[in-house]
Amino acid sequence: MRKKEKLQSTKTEFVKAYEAQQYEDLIYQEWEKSGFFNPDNLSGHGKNFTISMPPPNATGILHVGHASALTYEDLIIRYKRLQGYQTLFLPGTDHAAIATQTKVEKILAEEGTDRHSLGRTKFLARVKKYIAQSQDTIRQQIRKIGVSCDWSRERYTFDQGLSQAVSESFIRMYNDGLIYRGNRIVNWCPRCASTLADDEVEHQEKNSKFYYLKYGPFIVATTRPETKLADTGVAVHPSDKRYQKYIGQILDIDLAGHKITVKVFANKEVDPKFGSGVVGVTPAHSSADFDFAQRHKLEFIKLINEEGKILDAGGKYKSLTVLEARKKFVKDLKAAGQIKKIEDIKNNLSLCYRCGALIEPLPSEQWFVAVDQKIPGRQKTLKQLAIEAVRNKEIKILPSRFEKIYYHWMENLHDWCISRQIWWGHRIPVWYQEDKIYVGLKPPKNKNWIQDEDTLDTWFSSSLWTFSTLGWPEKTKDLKNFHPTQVMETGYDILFFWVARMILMTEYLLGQKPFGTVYLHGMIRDKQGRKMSKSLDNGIDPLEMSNKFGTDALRLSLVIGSSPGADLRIYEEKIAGYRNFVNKLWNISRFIFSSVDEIKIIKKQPPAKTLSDQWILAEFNNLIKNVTDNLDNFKFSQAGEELYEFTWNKLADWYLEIAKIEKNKDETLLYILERLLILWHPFTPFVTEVIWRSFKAKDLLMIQSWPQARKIDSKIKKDFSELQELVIKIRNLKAENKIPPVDLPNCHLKSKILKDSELNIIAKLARVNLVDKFSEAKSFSTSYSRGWINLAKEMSQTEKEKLQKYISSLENKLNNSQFINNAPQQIIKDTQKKLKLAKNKLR
RNA sequence: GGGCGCUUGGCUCAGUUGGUUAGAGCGUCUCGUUUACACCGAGAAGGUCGGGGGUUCGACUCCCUCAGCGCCCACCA
Repeated sequence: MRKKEKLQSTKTEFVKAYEAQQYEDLIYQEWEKSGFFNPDNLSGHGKNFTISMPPPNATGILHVGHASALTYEDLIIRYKRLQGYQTLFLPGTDHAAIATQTKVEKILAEEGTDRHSLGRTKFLARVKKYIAQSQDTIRQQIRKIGVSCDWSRERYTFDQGLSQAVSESFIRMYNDGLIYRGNRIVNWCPRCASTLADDEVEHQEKNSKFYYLKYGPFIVATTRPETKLADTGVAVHPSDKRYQKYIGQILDIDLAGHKITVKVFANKEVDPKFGSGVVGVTPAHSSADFDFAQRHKLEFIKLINEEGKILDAGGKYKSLTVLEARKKFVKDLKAAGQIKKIEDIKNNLSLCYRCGALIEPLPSEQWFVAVDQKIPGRQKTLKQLAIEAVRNKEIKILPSRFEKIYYHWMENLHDWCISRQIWWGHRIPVWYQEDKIYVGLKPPKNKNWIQDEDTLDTWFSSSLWTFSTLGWPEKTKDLKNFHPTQVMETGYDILFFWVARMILMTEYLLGQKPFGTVYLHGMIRDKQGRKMSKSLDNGIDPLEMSNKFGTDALRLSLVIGSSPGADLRIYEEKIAGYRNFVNKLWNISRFIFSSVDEIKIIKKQPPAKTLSDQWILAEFNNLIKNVTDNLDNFKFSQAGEELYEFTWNKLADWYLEIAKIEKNKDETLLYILERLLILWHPFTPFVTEVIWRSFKAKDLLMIQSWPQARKIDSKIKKDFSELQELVIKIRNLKAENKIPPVDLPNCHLKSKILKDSELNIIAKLARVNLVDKFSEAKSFSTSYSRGWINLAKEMSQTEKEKLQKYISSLENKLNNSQFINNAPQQIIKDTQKKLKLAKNKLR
């Protein structure tokens, strides 16, 4: 608690450069202590706004991808909080079944043991212990990013309440006939020793061998010769003349001494032109063949076991691994003269998305979610509900092209295999007693019921995340207040794994959409556009960057330049650039605070005394409007760019410089700074909160009110840009003529629209000596003004040429009768006006 | 095999429903210490907007086509 005392007693010291490390942890503590991360402590207009944090893996460490997601999420939340919403940002972690189990198994292996020798109970205890410490690391890392989430509501997918929600969902779905147990070909990862869902299998194109085998009267081409040991069928195209006579026959085939019996059948899906035009069918080890086998009533022979080894059916190849068996079988076939040829072919390998091991399709009895089954009482399937939610626009996906991808995926979704053979996960709430099955939270009291050994797919529990975290299935106040949530912010890479399944499950269980808008961010890449990976060692550690450049700079580098669905490159120079900006904001504040008589809150917009006041207030109101519009439309980058442009190029470069000359701008400066800090706060929460402390306000910046834009006079902009144009013109002339900045050449200025006081400002900014009379006729002009200056030459040659080119392009346009006849009147008028102004300039 | 995205100065990117002389940051070059900031200021150079064709009075923006890069989906053995 010493740190807090230190915070309260330390005033913000305005040293020359902002040092983020000095403030960030203390500011975060102050926010947390305030209780305003919890919506119950916020007083606003009473409307709620919720984001569920996509839960990071409980054993993970935060990488820059997390940092980017958390930044967008926190940005939205802080914006909404400033707008007066009761905002809930609910944090948590995921037990990440396979990923976690794999990690702990690795540790065990290093210790020279494994989960089987430990036993289920001890193993699970070990996993829990490991997770507890890891979760704590993540919590601290999330804080480091400045995330304003409600820690009092933190959840974990393995919490008791959430586990209850998982069982409850399973039971309801089972009772509605939406979960069933079936014997089917599943994706089996021999390394993880578990099934995987279809979308957990990754495909990778690889160069493979395509073996043409002499196979009875046929030639059969295959990339996996060893599976032919368990063929029970042969498929040909119905109209393929070569093989008509065999259709319907049952043939005994000898493959290098291994005997198989196959039934020949015709199927339209066989392409007579591919390979040999004959397909050997292995019902037990290919899902396509499995379908054939069911339709044509073929026998199933299980050849490969769960460890990827050959079973008894493989005869002399028994106990070999798949690859060993292939090698030996091919050798035997060669010796028997049964290999006609071997081609090189590009082939898709199926790999486990977690560990990269080769997937074996195996027949197995597993639990499935039936996506095409009508839901009792609703006349619709899960798939239909999930498609309609997006089609009806009740859920909007950004960027919208992902809606099409979503439909395509949903429409082609097969039943979802949800049982896993790993230990770490939610145990399936099913009990067996001899041939009976009981589905429920607890087994019946009588006799010995034994629970299903398997656990549930980790995505099953995460699909309930938006509401299981709020207390469902209990009818809690939180569930009523904060569900459905408003925004789901996550990466496009888990659109199917997670987003789609949340929609599907929430529609079924609650009859609600889990969220209104899905904002999908892109992947983070290095400067060359490569994925960050351990092997390339090109990863950017967000915490290291935060320590080096400050969290605010890191956040800016992740937001500005990003657009939804597009990958984002990140590298140190970029972050350093935003560190410079944060320092600029700091110094702007430093200047304002040191130049005003008293630092105070200005409630009403101060009256503008000069053109520059009018201009900066107009620009500022314009900024408020644009930032608000952009944030409302999820255009975070655009909002940030406009803030950046205003702060640096308008406020600092022009208005502050003029303030040094015109004086008496305390109120305007303070009025703008105060509100500018609020606008920046969602992007750069730390530095803005630090600066804010100098206002000595009662409350933290994070709960101030988002400013409202006032009406602006568009004429002001024109007058002020005339002033800017003259300053720039004179500076150019001085630079081109090698007049040192400190020299003040005589200059005479005349303007149709600028007052003498304004011309004086110009003289100071451009560093010339203003005189009334001027003999030497070295002149220059802008659209509305004229000047004479004591320089070697006037308008530079390049500038003249540029202008001449511009003038002739405008003249050509206006002389073109097609243009005069077809273009809208306004465009023609504008063009004429531009020509007149350009000619004035040249004069 | 389908589908999608990207290609704008040396680098990283903006460019809203077609209508200023195509912008920014970084980098480069020149100059510079003026009551915040050298993590700074002033100025400059640098682009036929991937190639070709079309629609239009007018195309970075719309259409077609080609090329390169990338991603997703798919049971072609």
